[in-house]
Amino acid sequence: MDLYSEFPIQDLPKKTLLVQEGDRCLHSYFVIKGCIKSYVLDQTGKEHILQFAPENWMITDLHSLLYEVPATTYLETIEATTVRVVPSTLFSIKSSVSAEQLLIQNQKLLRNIAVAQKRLADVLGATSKQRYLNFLETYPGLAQRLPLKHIAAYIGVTPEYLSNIRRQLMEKP
Amino acid sequence: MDLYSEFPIQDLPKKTLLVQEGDRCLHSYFVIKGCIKSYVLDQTGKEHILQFAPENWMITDLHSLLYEVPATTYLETIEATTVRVVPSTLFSIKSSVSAEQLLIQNQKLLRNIAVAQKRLADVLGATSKQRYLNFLETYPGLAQRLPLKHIAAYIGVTPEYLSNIRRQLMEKP
DNA sequence: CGCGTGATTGAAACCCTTCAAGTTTAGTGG
DNA sequence: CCACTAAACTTGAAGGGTTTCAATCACGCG
Repeated sequence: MDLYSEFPIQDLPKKTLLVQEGDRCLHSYFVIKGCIKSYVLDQTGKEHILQFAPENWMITDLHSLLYEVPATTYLETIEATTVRVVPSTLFSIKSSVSAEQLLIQNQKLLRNIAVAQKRLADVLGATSKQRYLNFLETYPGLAQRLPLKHIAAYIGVTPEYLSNIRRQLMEKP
Repeated sequence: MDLYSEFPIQDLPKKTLLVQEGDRCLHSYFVIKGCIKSYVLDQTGKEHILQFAPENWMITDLHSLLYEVPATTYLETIEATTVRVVPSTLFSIKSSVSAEQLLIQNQKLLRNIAVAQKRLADVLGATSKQRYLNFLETYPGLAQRLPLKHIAAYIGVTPEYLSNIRRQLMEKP
């Protein structure tokens, strides 16, 4: 059975804020049904979405969870969502740690860096149109489900301009 | 002692290509002296710098190294550089590494993550002027050492426009 | 039905790039 | 140490991509 099957299932209404900036993030969330977003707010209050977590994705503020520091991101449901709530104790280091535990910890950190590098390359190197196409590829079916403004906040343009991009793709596929 | 001290030191001339797209990345490089950049090329052939590694920084293509897939980034010296060449096997060693060494390794990875997360938030949420100021903060002294075009490729503007930004900052600090 | 939220459209303004000089700086061989 | 050359930096004008603002349209839901 599932690695997480021992942990509790929870039903969350739309727009539930699971973690906000300054909170300690104590759980990671495995999405059974629905969708969660993680995002940051910039100095002008604008929202930038780092990741979506539809069915079978996992989401959390890993940095806050691992190092027991205040979160820098927000986690919020976009739809009514059913999750498994996995406690941070499954991940965290205790004060007395074995070399093996540290090695496992190192593996996790390395993977975290790898993911960040990949996303960074995408944001830096692709045009807004390409980033939209990458979004469609990364999250199949999500474009039909999500409000356009969320997708815009993910690829880094205004909703108005994403609307423009879509029209261009309709005319010239 | 340092976790890397057993690994060989190598002297590299300026503009040495350590890894290129399609290679398997089998090492990580700890910079003793000099500077290395990691970058990607977009579809128009333009260079986007993900990270600099001056003295005491470590650099590699983690995605390629960890998952044993072809690299998507390039690693290249900007100056004549002295490095320790750390084999990827280090990251799967089970024994003969002390907890203390692993803790030091953890610290380095933590800094790497912090930088990567900050950088992602930057690219998504900050203006080009702010990104330049963040570069100055992240890499003190590097602005005086590096050709401007590299800095421009890092913050994501043309060299001409970075020149413009600098002038604005001179006039209105 | 009517209302609020989200999507589209258009115009003006802004940020940034491109292109094309011109100027300065740095590297190299004599 | 100088002279020469290539590379790097600056500057300006024109143009494209993107945002902002404002108005309009479409639709799901009480």
